[in-house]
Amino acid sequence: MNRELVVAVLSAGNRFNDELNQFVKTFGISLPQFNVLRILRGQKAKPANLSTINERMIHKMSNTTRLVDKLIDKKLVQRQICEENRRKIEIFITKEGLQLLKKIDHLIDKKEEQLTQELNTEEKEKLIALIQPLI
Amino acid sequence: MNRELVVAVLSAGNRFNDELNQFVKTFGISLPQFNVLRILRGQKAKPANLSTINERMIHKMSNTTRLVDKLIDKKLVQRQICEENRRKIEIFITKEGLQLLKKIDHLIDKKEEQLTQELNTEEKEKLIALIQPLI
DNA sequence: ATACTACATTTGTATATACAATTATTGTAA
DNA sequence: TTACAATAATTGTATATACAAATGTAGTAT
Repeated sequence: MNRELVVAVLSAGNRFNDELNQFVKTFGISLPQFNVLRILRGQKAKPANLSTINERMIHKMSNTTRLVDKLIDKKLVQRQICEENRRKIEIFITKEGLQLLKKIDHLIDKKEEQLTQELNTEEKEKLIALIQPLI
Repeated sequence: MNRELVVAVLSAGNRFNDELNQFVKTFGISLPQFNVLRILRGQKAKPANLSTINERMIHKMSNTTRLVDKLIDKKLVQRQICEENRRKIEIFITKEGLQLLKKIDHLIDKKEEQLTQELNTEEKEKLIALIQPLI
C-alpha cells in the first residue's frame, strides 16, 4: 500500500507539474521561474536574496543563479548587490514582472480549479490535511 | 484553497521524487530508469516496445529512446527489432537488470515506508482514494 | 506498382538541471 | 594584522529533458 501511495503522489505531482509548465510556457516562462516571480511579489518592496528564494521554492534547485539570470534576461527581475553584506544579492521583481503576473493571475486560478475539479470542497480540505504531513 | 491543494500536491510529489532519485542514484540509475526496469520486469518474458513503456511510465518523457540507451549502456536491458512489425523495437530486461532490481527491492520498500510514515494505515487509504481522481 | 497516410522510433539541437569546484565577502580567533 | 572558517553566490562541466524534424516501416486506396 505504501507503494500505491507513493506512486499516486508522484503521478499527481507530475501531472500538475506538466500541465502548469505547459500553461505558463505560453507566457515565455517555466514553472520554477513563475514560482520565483510569485515569491518576489510576495516580498512586497522588500528584496529577497538567492538563499531566501531557494528556501521558498516548491521545487528546490541546485542552481538558482541561472534561473534568476533567465528572468533578468527577460527583464522580469533585477539584481542588486546588498550594501550591508556584499556577499548577498538582492533580487527585485520589476514593473514588467508584476505586469506579467497580473496577466497570468486569473488564468492560473482557473487552471488550478480545473486541475482539482474532480474533488468537492470537503474532499479538497481532507486531501490537503492528509498530504501535508508528507511534505 | 485550490492553490493550497495544488501547492501541496506539487511539494509532496517533488519531495518524493527527489528522495527516491537520490536513493536509486546510489545504484547508478535515475528514478525514471528504475521505473522502466520495473515495468520491464512486470512484463515477465514478454518484451515491451517503446510506446508501451512510455504509456506506463509515471513521468511521461519526450525521449524514451535515449533513456533506454542509457540502460543498454549499463547492460541492464536489451534491444531487439520486432520481426512481425519492423517498426517496433522490443525491449527486454537482462539478467543483470533483474539482479539489480532484486538488490533494490527490499530497500525501496523501506524507503517508501519511511516516506509515508507520518500517516497511519487508515489515513493512507483515504489519501490514495482522494488523490486518485487527480491523476 | 505508386502515392499517401499512419505509425514507431530516432536524431539534432536547444534548454534545463545537478554536482562539484571556485570566487568573493565577512566574521573571528590568535 | 593575519590566518582561518563560514557564508553567499557563481561558474565549469556533465547529464537530462523537451521539442521538432527526420527516418524507416507498414497499411491502404487508386
